[in-house]
Amino acid sequence: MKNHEIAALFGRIADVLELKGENSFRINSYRKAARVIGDLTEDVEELARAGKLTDISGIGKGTAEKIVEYLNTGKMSKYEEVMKGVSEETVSLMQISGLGPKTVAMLNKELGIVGLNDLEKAIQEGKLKGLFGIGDKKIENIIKGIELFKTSQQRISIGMAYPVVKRIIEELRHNPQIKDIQAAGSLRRMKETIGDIDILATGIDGKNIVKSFVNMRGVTQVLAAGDTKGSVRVEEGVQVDLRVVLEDEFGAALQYFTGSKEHNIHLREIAKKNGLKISEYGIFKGERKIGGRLEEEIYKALGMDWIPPELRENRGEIEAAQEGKLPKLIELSDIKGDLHNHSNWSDGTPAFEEMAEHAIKMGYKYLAVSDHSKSLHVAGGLKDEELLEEIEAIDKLNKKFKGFTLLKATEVDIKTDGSLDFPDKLLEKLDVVVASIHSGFKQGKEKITERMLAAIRNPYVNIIAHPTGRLISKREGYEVDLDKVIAVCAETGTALEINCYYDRLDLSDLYCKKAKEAGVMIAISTDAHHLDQMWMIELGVGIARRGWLEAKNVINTFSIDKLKAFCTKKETID
DNA sequence: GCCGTTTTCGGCCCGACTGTTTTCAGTCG
Repeated sequence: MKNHEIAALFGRIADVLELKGENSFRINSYRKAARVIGDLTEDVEELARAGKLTDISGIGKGTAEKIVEYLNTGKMSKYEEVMKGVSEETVSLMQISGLGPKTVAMLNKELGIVGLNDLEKAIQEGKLKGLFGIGDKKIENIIKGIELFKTSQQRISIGMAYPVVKRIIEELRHNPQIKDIQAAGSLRRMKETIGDIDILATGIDGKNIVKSFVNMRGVTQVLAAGDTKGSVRVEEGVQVDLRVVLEDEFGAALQYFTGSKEHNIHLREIAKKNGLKISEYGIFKGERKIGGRLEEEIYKALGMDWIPPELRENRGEIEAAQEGKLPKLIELSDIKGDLHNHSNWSDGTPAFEEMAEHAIKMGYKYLAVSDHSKSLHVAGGLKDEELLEEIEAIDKLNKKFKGFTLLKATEVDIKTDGSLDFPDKLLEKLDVVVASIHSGFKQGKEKITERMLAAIRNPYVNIIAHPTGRLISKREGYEVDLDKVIAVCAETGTALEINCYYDRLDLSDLYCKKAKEAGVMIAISTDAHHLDQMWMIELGVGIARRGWLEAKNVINTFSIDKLKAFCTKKETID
């Protein structure tokens, strides 16, 4: 798929046009085009072939033509045209905090500054001072910005940020001044990566609240501490901002700071059409405030249902809310068990008893023991006879439990030729069969897809684990045709996994939605190797919610009987 | 450059902060 290439080109065009001081609405059009193309799960090439590009909101005639040109020739003349006389390096200077398009363009024109080296040299030589609009403070800010730019970390995984927020909120709740406190931003939307953490609080004495925030444990650097806003860096390396707002404005502020930006812009457009105005202080009709204490008031005033944060990406949720057609999203409390876990029989650490104990504590009705299979030597994969022993041991242990079941399972390797690492006569003895790819990542897309489809067609395979094999910001997944995978899963009654491990979160939100629409069931599974990884089910539920999933789309919300029926049904199909 | 329950032109989200000004542009979220 060339979707991401094309999205990147449009983003780049937007950057350069900004530098050149083009009409800001045109720039926004390119940004929007970049976003919607990047978000597509359909192959842009297929849409182009079908002449359906302009059906996408935000893609008009001009953009469609540019896409077609790129697909046909490998080039986009608009991109080449705007890049004339501009260096990529100059464009990237705009990423430095405090430097916007106007300043970068001015520095380029006045001092011939092209890249970071030029900029640093010019600062050292004192050449910036005296330029229009630049004083000592501004230079100081640019220097700080450069420092930040050089050391700036990439976005961190939600799995890292989530416990940080829990800890902070837990600690601040002890401050009696605080009446309400909640995470906002991309973390509240459960995005898979987080830039910085936004927390919102309401209470009587803002200054005091900010003070307790900047003095809490784990803070390594205080970046700002005022009456209504505090900003710190914590030991995990992430920046955390706290804002204290009036109780009366908490809902409006929460709505505003939760975003996404695109969602908020769309809401404001609707507000404007209806003679209303939204800001972080409330929703207004003329001068009169008609809501703001609760988030619900904002959405209600706009004539729509309250939208769960995970859906707020401007991907159709606003229209659905207007029509009263939002899905009833799955909740953590719907989860009745976890279908992918490793014990100390392969590369996990816990014993069966410990796993069961922990699962019962979490309120689960069942837990699958799904150790690796023999080909995965590095993970201590089980040999055929060892799996038989494991089955026996679990059967024996299960007699002890009431209202809880350890499920006999495996995470069986899909080998490089597409065959499975255990024979069918063994798989047949299991309650749940999870299959996954751990080898031959470099095979081509066709080969990998065929391998996976072969596994999906096996009558005993119930779940395909981590379907793309990606590790967030570490490794691209193997290339696999997910559209075909989804289609064959739908045909055969095979589920796809949302792997909750924070590095994976695989399937991703957009493909969850696509799978749901195709009628494919999802399993939300932690792939836990230690007991203290089982909490990550919360991350998986977040991804599922972002993927518009309801409890009925997820097999581990089923009762044990229904789950077993789901797993055995496939064997009887063909 | 896109878009239309004011539809083929004329709009396109909102507010705060900062540093530089002498009434505001640039940047950010």
